[in-house]
Amino acid sequence: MAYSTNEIEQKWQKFWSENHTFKAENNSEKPKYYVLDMFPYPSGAGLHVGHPLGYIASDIYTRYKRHCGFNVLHPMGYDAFGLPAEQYAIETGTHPAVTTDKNIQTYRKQLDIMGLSFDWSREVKTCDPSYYKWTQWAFIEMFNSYYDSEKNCARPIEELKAKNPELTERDLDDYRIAYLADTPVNWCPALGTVLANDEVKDGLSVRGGHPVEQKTMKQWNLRVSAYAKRLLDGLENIDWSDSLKEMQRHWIGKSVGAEVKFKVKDKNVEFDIFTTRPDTIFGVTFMVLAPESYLVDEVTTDSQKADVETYLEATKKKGLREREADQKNVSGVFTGSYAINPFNNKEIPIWIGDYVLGGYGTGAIMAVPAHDSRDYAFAKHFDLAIIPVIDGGDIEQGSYDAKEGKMINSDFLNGLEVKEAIEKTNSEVETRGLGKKKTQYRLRDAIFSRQRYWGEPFPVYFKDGEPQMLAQDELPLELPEVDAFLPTEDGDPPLGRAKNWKTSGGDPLELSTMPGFAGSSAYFLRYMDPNNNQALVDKSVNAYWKNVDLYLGGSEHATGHLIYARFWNMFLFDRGYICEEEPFQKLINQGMIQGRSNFVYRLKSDLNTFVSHGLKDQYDVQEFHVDVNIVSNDQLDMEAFKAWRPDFKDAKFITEQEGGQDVYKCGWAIEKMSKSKYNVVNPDDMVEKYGADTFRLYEMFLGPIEQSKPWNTNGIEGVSRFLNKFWNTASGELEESVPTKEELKILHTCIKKVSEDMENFSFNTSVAAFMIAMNDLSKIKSKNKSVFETLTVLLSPFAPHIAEELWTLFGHQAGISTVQWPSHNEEYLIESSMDYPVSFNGKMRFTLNLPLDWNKDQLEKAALEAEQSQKYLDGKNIKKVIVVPKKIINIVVG
RNA sequence: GCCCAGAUGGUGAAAUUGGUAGACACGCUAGACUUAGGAUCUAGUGCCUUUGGCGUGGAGGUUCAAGUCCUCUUCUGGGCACCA
Repeated sequence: MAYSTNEIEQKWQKFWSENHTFKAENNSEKPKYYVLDMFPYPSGAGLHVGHPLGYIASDIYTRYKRHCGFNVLHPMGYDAFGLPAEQYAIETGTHPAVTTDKNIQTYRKQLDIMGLSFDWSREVKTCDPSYYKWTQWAFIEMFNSYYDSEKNCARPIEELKAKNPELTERDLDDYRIAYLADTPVNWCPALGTVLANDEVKDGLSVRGGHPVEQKTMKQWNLRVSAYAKRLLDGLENIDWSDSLKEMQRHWIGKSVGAEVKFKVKDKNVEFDIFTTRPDTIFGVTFMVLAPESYLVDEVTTDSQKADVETYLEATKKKGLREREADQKNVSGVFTGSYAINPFNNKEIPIWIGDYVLGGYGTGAIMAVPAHDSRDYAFAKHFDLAIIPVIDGGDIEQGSYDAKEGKMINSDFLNGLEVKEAIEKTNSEVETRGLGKKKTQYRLRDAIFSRQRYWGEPFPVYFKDGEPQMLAQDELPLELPEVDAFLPTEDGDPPLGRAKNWKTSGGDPLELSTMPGFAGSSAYFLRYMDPNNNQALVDKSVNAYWKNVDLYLGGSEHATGHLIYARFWNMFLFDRGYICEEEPFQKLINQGMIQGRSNFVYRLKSDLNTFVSHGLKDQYDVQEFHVDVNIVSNDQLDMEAFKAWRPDFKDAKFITEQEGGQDVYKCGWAIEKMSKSKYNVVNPDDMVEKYGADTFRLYEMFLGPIEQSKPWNTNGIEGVSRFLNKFWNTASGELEESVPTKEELKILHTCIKKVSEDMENFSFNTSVAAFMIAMNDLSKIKSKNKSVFETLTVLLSPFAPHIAEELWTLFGHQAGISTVQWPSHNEEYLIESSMDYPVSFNGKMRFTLNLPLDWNKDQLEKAALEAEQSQKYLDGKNIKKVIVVPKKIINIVVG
């Protein structure tokens, strides 16, 4: 019987949908298990072949868990607010909601044809008012809460007010979890919007090439920093990869040190610095302020004013990204003032340097060039003093950064080890009242305002300039209609265009919207109880599902979404709305399927002219991604390029010669597949051509789930052949007899391997195990029905359609997903024959491979037999027998 | 500059975690069946100067034994907030 993929797959997808096969119940006798995929942003390009990698893997695991008797929650939804839809709206006038809806439909269709077993009754969309009602609700809760550092949790702001009646509304802003504050941003006047560092290149906006400036604006912030310690400590108790935890630890950035006060000579000014190396206090030879420090104005002397201003101007132009990347060029300027070292009263020059960042610590450091490489470079460049205070380095060669050695040149610290010196200095600092021990985190508060249209409106209005929260029964505050998706003439965000954007009482509403991560920070909770009108999630429902058992997604979210979601979840936990502090118990990062991107090069001087790859070095150009679908063999279809985007319709090209023709050659690179890189390949064609089961199996067979690799379809024929073979045999005439020992060995080897792989997420080797089993069975011409029945159950998470079809062909009732997962029997796997010696390296020793369960005596007896046979020993004698644990004997011959 | 990950045949990759390197596939070669083959089956396939030798990016080291552990190094991918 021929295997018609389309017919079978459609039949079973319809069956699952009509029977609500994968609907999870909120209460069940069964144990619960929650498998979650990071929900996608529905981009216009549709799903690419990288998305399914994770979805298929999680679906396989989900189906496996169902076979194991769990009540599995496996939902899907859409992270539907976002910039691309808004950008598209600006370009075309199409409302982002329309674009988003259309994209979601495409996504849904693509997801459906892959046979993924989602419970679609729980679908959420972050742009849906009934969903973002709860995003707004959480924001209000955050505004009405503060972080109680004694109890180490968030509490209602009312409690703080009651305890400290003297606090004004203004003062409370310093405590609220959500608060309004002056925040520096990248402002692009031409676009009338704030840009991410990512959207700025060489001081110009990536989109349009307009100048960008640093500007301070009132923005909503979330006090994520209050949770730094808990976000760090919480990592101990969750099952994430070490590398991912490491990334988060690094991001949170705990450092233990001391805050020390320095006075400025001849000025009534003093300032704090934070250092992790208080032991080196006698090695301080200068101080460095961040260019954006408020102290700069206060300490700069009249004679140095001009130099300082020149330097500040230059720094401003550099931009943050550039400052980070450019580390070879040391730059700085002297302020003219001196600080006093509180321990020896020495005068130390105060400099300004852009290697010190305003946003971290106090924005000022004490520089110890002898023991810090960046300070050393600075000192060498400006010819400042270098005093070694730890024995062991050579200040002519470079700084000695290691935290070990004996103290020298350090007064009361002399002779101590570094560790002791740190302790001693810390206690001296405190007894002398010069400062205090301090643990510093570099995790910063999250800026929560966006001057955009397509996001959640803030549930905020202003009365006499003071922010007020809407009442809960006024939620959701729905996104208003606007006549254009651009900022207003006055530079207000797009919501400034909305008519009647005010409360019923006539007070103006907030014009900013929330950022992308707002909607994705609690969606995993909403899936538990998606239609609840009274709460984000009902407490008893939350008590059943608790948190996500397995979360699957890309590691690019390591420090963004995964920090914010943990923060958001911890906050809701503190306020008693949910029962688990950590949202994601186990996390697996799927690797990125990389694409092959193409680039064009635009003249900076003429934004309509593009230079071919071979000539680009002769011009000053900016690099852009171009759609790989209008490039072939790295050669650009120039007409298609003009039609590709409206702003390129008059594009001109500087071409190069190839094969006697003028062509435009594109640059290329292997990188992440994403819409913004225009290198997307869709899965639809694959499914269309080979069927969903083959596509699923192939994506798993490609390699380990965590590994990144460029997409290619070279091996898909192999899995396709395997499925055909399996189908042909299993759907043919089978024998209803007791399986032979040989058949059982093949079957149980496969059960064991696949079951182990399930727990290790090693699906590529499972696919291999199926192929081996199939090959072995076909070698012995096995057509045993019970063997194929069991294999079909094993295969059903991977290739569910074909498995369901076979299951009914075998005469069972439809619904293989509830069949008990088979367990293997070790008895069938033990080797009965002794097979030795198996190898001999010809010189000094040989190795015997022997059964696992042999004891030492048996092993030695085998060695002796080998010796007596002399067959493999080439006339040499056994010198030593070494019994290595488990299964190997080494016999050294000489 | 810093952090994380990685490097194994022509290709994607396995390797019980220190124990026969290259499972399983793709591709390729030969053959069978066939009007045909982009269907199916069978056999072969790491490399070389092939009675043998060499092989897991490179150089050392530990070990009876190293893809696996240690030191140094080169390259590739990803991330970054110079974190004092």
